Amino acid sequence: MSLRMALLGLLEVKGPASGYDLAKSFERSLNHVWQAGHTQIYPELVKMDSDGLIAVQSEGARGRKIYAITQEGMDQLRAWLQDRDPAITIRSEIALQAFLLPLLETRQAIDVLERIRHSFAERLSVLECYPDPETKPNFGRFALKLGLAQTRTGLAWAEECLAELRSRL
Amino acid sequence: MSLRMALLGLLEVKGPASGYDLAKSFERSLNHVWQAGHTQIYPELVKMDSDGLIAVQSEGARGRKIYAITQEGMDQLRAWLQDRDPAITIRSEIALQAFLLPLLETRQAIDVLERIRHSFAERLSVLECYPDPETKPNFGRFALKLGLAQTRTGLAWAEECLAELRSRL
DNA sequence: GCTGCCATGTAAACCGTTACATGATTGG
DNA sequence: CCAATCATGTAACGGTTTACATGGCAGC
Repeated sequence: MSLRMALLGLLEVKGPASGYDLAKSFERSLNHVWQAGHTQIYPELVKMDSDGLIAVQSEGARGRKIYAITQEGMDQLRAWLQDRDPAITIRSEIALQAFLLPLLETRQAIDVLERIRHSFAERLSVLECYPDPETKPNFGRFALKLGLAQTRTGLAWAEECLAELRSRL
Repeated sequence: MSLRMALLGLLEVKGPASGYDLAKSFERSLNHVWQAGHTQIYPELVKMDSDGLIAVQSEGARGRKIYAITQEGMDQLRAWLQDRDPAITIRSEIALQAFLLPLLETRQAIDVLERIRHSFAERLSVLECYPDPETKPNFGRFALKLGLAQTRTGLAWAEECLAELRSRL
């Protein structure tokens, strides 16, 4: 359902697009929020079409189909946004490793945390390349602010834990 | 793989347990880090047994099998912790709704955010019932600190966004 | 003896990833 | 003409959820 809503959102905001366009768009703008590759997107578009949420607006060269959102699609998107109580299913490999950390010797635990710290830092630098939501208010800004805040929190947590572990040596 | 490692971790820390015990344990202690129900746990234990990571230590009433972690299991758990670069696959329904928020009228967006704020608040109150990792250092404390910090960040974010939206009315 | 919780499982459907396959177009 | 990238898809596999099914034990 979420993938479907994400695609409807992109089609509504950015206008008609092909599967390929949507896959690129997904990567660029939604990637810090939801992930999906083209192998998942193409079949989903076919289903959404047959469900009447989107329609083929035109067909270009080499079978390129341009989809547009329908009224039904817009309605369902809004209904989902308004009615759906968001699931908070957490499945974080980082948090799982953090949970299991006490099983290791301090030195090894430090190595693991160092890697975790690095992955937060890397992610943060990716998010910071997006236009700053404070200075450039644009579409995904609420989500981007959340992503930035959560990642900074994760980074600070890793540094704090590292400091504690190092003090034990 | 992660489910497997989570189960190995529980078996190592809490000692031998049945599938049912593990499911309960999962719910109580790992729930803010990784989720799994009994329908996923029972078949996984069978596979782990046949892979030699755990072994049936004893059998109790009504087919209750008590599993214990093997040396091989401990080795694989440590190897995973040390070698596995944690995947950061983000699939957050909350962040997706946040992303799509600008599609709604301000008033409706406020309602949605209010619900999101509530779900962060609820989650925070659950996490705060766990023993405080600062005062009671115990097993899952690193993960719990992360969970608390991330949830507080989410709550603050929701409140900030709400204030901004309300100022637009 | 009935109700509720303990305890274990299976099956189908759904979602997501990885690997494979193919051809068209563009730029050098 | 060759390589890179555009563009679209399928298939197999693995992980997750939901629904179904069953029986034991404890307390009222």
